[in-house]
Amino acid sequence: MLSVHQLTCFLAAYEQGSLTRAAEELGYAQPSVSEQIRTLEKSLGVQLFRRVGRGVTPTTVADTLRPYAERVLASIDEAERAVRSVRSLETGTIRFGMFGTARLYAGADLVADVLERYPGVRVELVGQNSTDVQEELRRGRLEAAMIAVAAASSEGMTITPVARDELVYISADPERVASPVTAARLSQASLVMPETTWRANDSTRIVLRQMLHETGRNPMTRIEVEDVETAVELVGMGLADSVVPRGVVDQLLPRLAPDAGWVSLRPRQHDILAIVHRADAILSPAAQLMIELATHRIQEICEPVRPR
Amino acid sequence: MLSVHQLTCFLAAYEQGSLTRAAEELGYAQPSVSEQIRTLEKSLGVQLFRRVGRGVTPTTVADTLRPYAERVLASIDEAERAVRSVRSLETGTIRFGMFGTARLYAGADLVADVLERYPGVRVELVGQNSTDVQEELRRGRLEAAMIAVAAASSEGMTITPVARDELVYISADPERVASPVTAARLSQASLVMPETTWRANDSTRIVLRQMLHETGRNPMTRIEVEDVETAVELVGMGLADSVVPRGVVDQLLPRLAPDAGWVSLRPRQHDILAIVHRADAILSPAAQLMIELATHRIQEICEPVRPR
DNA sequence: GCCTGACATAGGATCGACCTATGCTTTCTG
DNA sequence: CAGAAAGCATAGGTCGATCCTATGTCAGGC
Repeated sequence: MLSVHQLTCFLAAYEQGSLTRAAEELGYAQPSVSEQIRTLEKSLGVQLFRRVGRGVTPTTVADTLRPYAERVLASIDEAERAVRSVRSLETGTIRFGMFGTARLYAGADLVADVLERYPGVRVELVGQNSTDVQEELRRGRLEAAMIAVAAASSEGMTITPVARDELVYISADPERVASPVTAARLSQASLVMPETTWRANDSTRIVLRQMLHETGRNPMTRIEVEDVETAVELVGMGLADSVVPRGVVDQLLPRLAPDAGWVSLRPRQHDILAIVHRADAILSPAAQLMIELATHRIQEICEPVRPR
Repeated sequence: MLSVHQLTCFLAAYEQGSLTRAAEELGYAQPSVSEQIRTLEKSLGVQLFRRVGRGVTPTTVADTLRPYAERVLASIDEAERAVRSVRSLETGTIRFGMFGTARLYAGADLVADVLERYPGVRVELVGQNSTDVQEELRRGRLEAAMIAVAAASSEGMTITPVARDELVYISADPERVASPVTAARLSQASLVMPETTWRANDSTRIVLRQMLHETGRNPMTRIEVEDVETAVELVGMGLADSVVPRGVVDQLLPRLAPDAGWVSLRPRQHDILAIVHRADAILSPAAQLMIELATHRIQEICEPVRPR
């Protein structure tokens, strides 16, 4: 019989490509992990890793097993969370992923909403970068999240669009925001982009790359900074221009770059804000609450999107 | 940590409404099930059953847990089934290395052969260049491959020759293919060689270098192109001559260089096509299948070599 | 009040998980 | 090319979890 333990060790070994590192990650000695993998292989009757000098390499069977193993662990995790959250809306912790612009202008209000209804709970908004959030979702450590996503859906995830947010060009130079910005003009601009936006697999990045690609040019020289706030400040100082969601403009421009203006791109482009969770997940009451509240908040600020 | 075992016992008890009957169903003694439930309750910190005289009755928490527990067991089951179906080649991915001329004239047919017998599988032919293939073999990321090899065997690899393919001289100039080409004539020729052939550690390269060496000259000026197809086309345009395996001639010459002719070298030289795998490897059914099919295909096209 | 069905507890046997120590092979390095 | 380093396998021992049988306890039925 497969055990959770074996699958945990298997996944760690798969991801680390090494039994030793897997053991470190799990806090065990190396032979223990080795033994778990061996019994797992034996009980399945297949070889999962090839031992070859440095480290281990997964076989194709291991590739096949991996998503199933992840799913088992995720469902175990869901089970635990479900039980805890039965009384947990009184006392537990609610975790919710929220990355990108969504976090920026709905985070605080969302926490307030939850606390108003359930004064006893602890709220945790996870979301330094979207790779983390997606990884936590995939691993089942996070039930659901609201993130800005590209149109394409990730494997095994259910993506429910709730709102869209226009991407606009901001600049301290009035001339450059006098008329909609085309791809050609964009390719010549000197932009500052928050690193999170560039690295993230979200609409902003994809849209901009596509626009640049159409001009037949390489990506322009650009400044990368850590967060949107800094980017907006730099724009306010006239050091560069940027492309940000409309919500950010309303939220930050008056405060951080009062002299800057904004204008649409041509054609208009949008970030899609969506709720994302594992396709096979049963959502806990807490997660459903967060989704409901977050959707409500976002749709107050951005243009709602009705799912088909 | 939740264990599968605990959940199994929980579900049996939930459905039977009795620990004794649950134990019977599972083939355990009653105290064993009792203990499992108790540890489960302890680790979750909640009461799952109320002990009321006759039998046990689930609490609301147990009602909540049940669908999650069922899901966990179902996903475990799916994981096992997935692996078993891979084992029987019903699904999963088969990876096989195939470099050089072998890939060129057996690749597509080989994939077709596999898919005909096992419609569910995904086939992956690895083989952009032979260095990659050998590296992947050595690292254990590939189980087996068919490549054109030099007579010398690589360390730690088992090499099983299956066919040989004559190396012939091709040219658009009828005079130059009127009689067998000797080393001396070869050294004066202006050749175009596909880069893959030159860089690979295969017979072609070794044979030609040896022939050139005998004339006491350095390698002749030559054109290097990316693939065999391009080389043959250049020959067809009369820009250079080349040395390619006989199989390539049959396959490509009529299509890409209809006016070119070919002639043997003197003495005749051959590429050896062989199955290569790690000497210590136990080959999976999938790999054995690929080897069998690939060998069959190749021997239809080239002259079979019987291993001693 | 006694019997019966059903869960809890106790104590011992067995199995599995984990550890440390060590050996072997591959890979890196001087 | 030899020695060091890294990484997996094996061996042997400890400990805890699991499972068993036997027995205790409690509620419901006659």
